[in-house]
Amino acid sequence: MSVSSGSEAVRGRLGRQPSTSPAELSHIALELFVERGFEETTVGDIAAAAGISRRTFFRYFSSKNDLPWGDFDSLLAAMREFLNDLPETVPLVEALHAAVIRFNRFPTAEVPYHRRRMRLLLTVPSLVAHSTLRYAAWRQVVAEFVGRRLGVPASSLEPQAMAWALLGVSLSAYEQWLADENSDLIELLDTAYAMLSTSFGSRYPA
Amino acid sequence: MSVSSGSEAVRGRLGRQPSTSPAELSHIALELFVERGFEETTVGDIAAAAGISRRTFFRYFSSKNDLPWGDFDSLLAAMREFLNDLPETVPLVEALHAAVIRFNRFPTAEVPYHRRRMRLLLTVPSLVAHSTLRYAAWRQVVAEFVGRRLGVPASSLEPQAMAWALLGVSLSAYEQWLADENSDLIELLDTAYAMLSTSFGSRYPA
DNA sequence: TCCTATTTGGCACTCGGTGTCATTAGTATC
DNA sequence: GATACTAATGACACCGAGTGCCAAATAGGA
Repeated sequence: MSVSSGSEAVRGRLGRQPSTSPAELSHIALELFVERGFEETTVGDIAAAAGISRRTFFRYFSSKNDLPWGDFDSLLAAMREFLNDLPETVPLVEALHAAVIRFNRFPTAEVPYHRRRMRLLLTVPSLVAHSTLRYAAWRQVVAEFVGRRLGVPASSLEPQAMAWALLGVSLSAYEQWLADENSDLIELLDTAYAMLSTSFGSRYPA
Repeated sequence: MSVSSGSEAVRGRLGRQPSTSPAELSHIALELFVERGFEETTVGDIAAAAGISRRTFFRYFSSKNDLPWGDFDSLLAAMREFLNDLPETVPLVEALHAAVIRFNRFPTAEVPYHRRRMRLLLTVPSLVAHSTLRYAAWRQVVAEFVGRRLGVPASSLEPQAMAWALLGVSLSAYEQWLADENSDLIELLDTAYAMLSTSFGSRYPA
């Protein structure tokens, strides 16, 4: 195992050094999940594989369900910043589209890993359910941006509805991506977003 | 307590009579949830209040999270039928709109009850997460209808994306409804659905 | 009354998650 | 080098949700 996470005591820090890291735990756990299945892997198994106690595990992750998500909060922060820094001249829908594309582009080498991770998140019932709470945070970022642009509270109907619709469209693109091993996520996202403008518009005559 | 559920041994049936019913349990539990809170109410509390054992409770509901949902499957079946019976001349988006309105209209007397139920489902984290699984079944109904209308598989991108968007828009209408005690759910749903046609269309110039 | 079907209750067990506290492993100070 | 301080760990007991198993209770039918 060539893991360099918690080793080589970080100088200048007080107290005992952490014996692992969230990233390392997430990595170890994901391997086990893919091998044996999510429900079949207990927190005890993960802790043992990482060489820590069960109690310590819960100091790194407050829930077994959080493991596949890793550090989603940082990604959200980056996305919030990305949207904020966008010039006002970029139209609302285009800005959102750009943000989604930006934060779903991965180096080719990481794609297989990302696929396994997302397959878990979108198929294991327990994870599907839990992920809702993460999606809520994602929607909040979108709603705040939309609200600011439209000059209305983020909690009002239009920002909330747009955030929901955007999330749904993104997730259905992801589902398509998982279903076809040879598909390209970015293309699917583009297609899915284009649909928002057409499917609900004047395309179907009254 | 004027509960007539499991009483008066149903003639013509073999074996011991059930001592309660899903509906009665759901009702009892909801009262406790509103009183003490969801997390603060244990399954043991509910079982005790219903006069059954904890073990028996889990024969009526496979999960504590299912309690506020009651018999959602029947509602889904009715919605599926409603959509199927709609004439082909009704445009797709209008058909979906009509279905949502139809199955979210409640007698005035039941509105306060429905409000309490939905407030739980949309605010208690554990329920928010679990409800995702119910929403998935709802989306499936929508996606199948859209797929049939468009002549594509229900699992393909457009039906899935539309189902997601519709769900999101419905839920954001519900959130608005809960936030304002005097609002009308049907009106909010109408407004929210109209938004789908405008917000993502040509309204924002490139 | 005996037989059979169905529900119920009790019990033990697993697993996720938490509170508490002593212990360990580091750094800084004298 | 001994000491104090700090932060992470590990062990333990505990809680609640959910399940498997089996005996007991309650109903109708022969």
